[in-house]
Amino acid sequence: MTTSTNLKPTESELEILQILWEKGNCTVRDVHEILEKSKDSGYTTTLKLMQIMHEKGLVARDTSSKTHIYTSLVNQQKTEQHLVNKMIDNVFNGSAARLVMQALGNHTASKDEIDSIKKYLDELSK
Amino acid sequence: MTTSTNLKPTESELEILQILWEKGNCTVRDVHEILEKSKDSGYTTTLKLMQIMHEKGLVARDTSSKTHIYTSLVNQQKTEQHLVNKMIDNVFNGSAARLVMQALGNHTASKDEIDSIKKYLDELSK
DNA sequence: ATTTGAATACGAAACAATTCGTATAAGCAA
DNA sequence: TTGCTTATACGAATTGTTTCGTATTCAAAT
Repeated sequence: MTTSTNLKPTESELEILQILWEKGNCTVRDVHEILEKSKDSGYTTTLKLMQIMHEKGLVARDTSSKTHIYTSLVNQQKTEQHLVNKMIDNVFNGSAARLVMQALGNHTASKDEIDSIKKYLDELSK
Repeated sequence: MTTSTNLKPTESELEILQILWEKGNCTVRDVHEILEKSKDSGYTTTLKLMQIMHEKGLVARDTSSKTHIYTSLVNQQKTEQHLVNKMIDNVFNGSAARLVMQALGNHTASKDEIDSIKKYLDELSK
């Protein structure tokens, strides 16, 4: 049996995880202030979401002082991997290559990005 | 104003679109028979979904005979593009390169796949 | 014509995700 | 200590998706 942390966060949960991954420790207010730049839901909504995430075991919280401190409990790399794999399967019929080309085709990576990908590929194919 | 066909199909809708994209014209039964290989919902569920998709303008249907014929109205390429872009933004902070590496890192593309990606990159960086 | 099998129509239940209002508690400052 | 500000708790409304039951219609075979 694996301890199977939840790998399928909802969209809102993912937004919050992003912030926690980047910032590390956050209060609800910290998270909400970042969130409200891009969406307009209220403070208690963010609070509720983070409480639910705590129930689900997605985040840890330190309740030793009045203002709780949250941290992510799920691994960023693993979560990303899971989401990408799901997309490869669901949308690109299992072909990673098709996803890659789709990603590069239109989203126009910079020359630097393309170079670093090439380097990466050289490593891979050794 | 763009005619903006819905680019954010739900998960179930996407499953159905996949089938329509591959097969072209399908009856509800055609779709359902494929669907039930991988999930176990009933016929009327598939029917209802396709009716809703029709309401939303995701699919066209020919009702000239008793058994209706459905076809996709949304562009496969565009839908894929949209989903990939969303993932790049939501999950990889706008870096297509990070998505690509994540996709190739673990999903282990074959040597052939990697070669074809390289070729593609060479084209791109010209 | 009648029966029967396969199709659509449609309402509504079941579920899940998001949102917010309101109650309550804690700390701080006057 | 009283009141103000800022937290959390939590129920419940809202919205969206999926699911299915049941009614009805149609066509083909008997």
